Amino acid sequence: MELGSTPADRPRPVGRGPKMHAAVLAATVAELAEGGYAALTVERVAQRAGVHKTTVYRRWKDRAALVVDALAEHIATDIPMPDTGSIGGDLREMARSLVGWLVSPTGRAVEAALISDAVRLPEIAEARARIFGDRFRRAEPVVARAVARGELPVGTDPSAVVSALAAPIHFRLLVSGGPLDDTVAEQAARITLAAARAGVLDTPARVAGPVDKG
Amino acid sequence: MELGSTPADRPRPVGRGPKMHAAVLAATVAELAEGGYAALTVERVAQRAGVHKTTVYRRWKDRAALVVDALAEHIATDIPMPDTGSIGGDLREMARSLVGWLVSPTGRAVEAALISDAVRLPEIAEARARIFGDRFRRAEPVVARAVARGELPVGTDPSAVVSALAAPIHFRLLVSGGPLDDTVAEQAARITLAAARAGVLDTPARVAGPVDKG
DNA sequence: ACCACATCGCAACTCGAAGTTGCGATAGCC
DNA sequence: GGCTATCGCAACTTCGAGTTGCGATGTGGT
Repeated sequence: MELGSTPADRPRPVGRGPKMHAAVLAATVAELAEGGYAALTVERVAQRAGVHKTTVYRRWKDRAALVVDALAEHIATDIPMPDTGSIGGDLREMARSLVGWLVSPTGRAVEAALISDAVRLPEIAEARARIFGDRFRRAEPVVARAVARGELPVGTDPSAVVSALAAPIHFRLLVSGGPLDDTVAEQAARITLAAARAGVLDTPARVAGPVDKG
Repeated sequence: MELGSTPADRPRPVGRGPKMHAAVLAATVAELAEGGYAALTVERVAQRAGVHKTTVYRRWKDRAALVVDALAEHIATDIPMPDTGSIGGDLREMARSLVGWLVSPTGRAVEAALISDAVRLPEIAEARARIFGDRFRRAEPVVARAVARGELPVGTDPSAVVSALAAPIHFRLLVSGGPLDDTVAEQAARITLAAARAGVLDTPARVAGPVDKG
């Protein structure tokens, strides 16, 4: 309940807030990367940030809101889209930078929250959709250039390319559970390239043909 | 509320010994499929099984052991390996049965536990490795037949084929978050077939070549 | 059928973490 | 240097994990 007379949302007197705000969010990301969402304790986060538990609860409604807010800052991290001159090189670079981001502390924290039981939080699910929507959109020029060069068939879907590229990497990280290194990235790039060249990654509207073609 | 007996409604005692054992495990799987690992309460499981909380703790050391035991029974579920006569048909059938299992209550429960914060439990991680090791092993004849038919290059790695096939399906389920249906299965089969034909899924020992080959 | 024993229900407990409240201390701004 | 919003602090409630002792009941052996 905000009162009308006192300016509740004025931006100037955020007080000594911003420093504490940033410290708590950084501590949240660190705790997330280390122990995951289930092990994340508000008391530990506060202690790590050099702040009292009550202060955290004054800024954030609950533990979920804290995690959502902490992730929102790092979710906007831009993975640069390469332009090496060939679609093979571009795919490999995209895969490598994705792997690099996933093994970084920030990436590990985001991944931990996006996969753990926090996914049931609608804000987390929404953030997840936003991430991939953004990547799909940013991958469009890469695919468009490859089509213009004649490397990929006309009608290749950028979303399908990004999905095919990211799938083996996330599969390794989340499901099969092996080490995540450049070998995985290059394998993902090869699979994606082979599929795209075969015309399998075309626009999803008309994917009705049989699997085995001539 | 609807028909005579709702699955959650268990006002009467369920019996002793093995009957109670089975009821608790079934209730655990059901709770897992509905609310995930974080929301799984021993008290709710006991209530659903028509059993007291203490009884559960007498058989299982803690909540983690309960989940591990409940999953162990359903983890051994065999996904039948097809033999349609062509690798394209086999891949499509494997993908479809994987999707079918993942959307079933049992599959949802296993998936929920295998991805949630329960992964930090060593027993869960071990069970996960066992599942995929089993699938890799069972997929060997399918790939061997395809190689014998001349459909796939010599040296194609069954593990890589299964990974490539399962990756887009799990990616859809866990990361990109879209609907999981036969369209996804067929797309996964097409990608895997294209990659395998291109010789990208060969034995992992010597994957050092450049991405774009002739 | 009857008794013995293992098994289960039950209530009451400890412990840790989420989230809340009131008050006193302090830092930032004018 | 004073005013006020912000923060620290302690004490509190609530909830679920996990434990304990005892009483009740079902099951097998004879």
